[in-house]
Amino acid sequence: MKPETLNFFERVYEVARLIPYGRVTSYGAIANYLGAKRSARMVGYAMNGSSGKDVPAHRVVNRKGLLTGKHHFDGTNLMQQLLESEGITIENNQIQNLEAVYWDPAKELQ
DNA sequence: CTCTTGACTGAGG
DNA sequence: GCCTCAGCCAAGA
Repeated sequence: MKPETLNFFERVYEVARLIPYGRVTSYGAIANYLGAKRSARMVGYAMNGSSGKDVPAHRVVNRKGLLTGKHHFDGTNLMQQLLESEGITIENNQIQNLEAVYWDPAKELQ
C-alpha cells in the first residue's frame, strides 16, 4: 500500500487493526510506530472518528492500561466487556497484568 | 490567521 | 502512590 496517500488518521486505523486478539497497546506505542512519538493524543483523537469502522479501538488504552476512552463507546462498560471477552482481566477501569497482554507494534512488527 | 479542545505522556513535588 | 504542571500536535470554530 501507499502510506504517503494515507492520512495520519488512516495510519492509526491500520495499526489498530494489526492488534492481535487478546492483546492491547497504548496510544503512545502506536504514535511511536508511526514515527510521531509526541502525537499520542492524535492517536486518541483519531480513534474518536473510528466509529463505524473495523478498528478495534477497545484494544487501545493509555500507557497505564487505564480505559480512558470507555465513555466514547455506546455503553459505559462496553469497552471493558469487549476486553474481558478476549480474556483480559480488568478492574476499576484498569487492565490487570498489563505486561502479559501488552503489544508494542514497534517491537512486535519490527 | 489565532484560539480552544482533547480516547496522552513524562517529569517533579 | 497521588496530584499537578508543561509539552506535544492535529482538527475545528
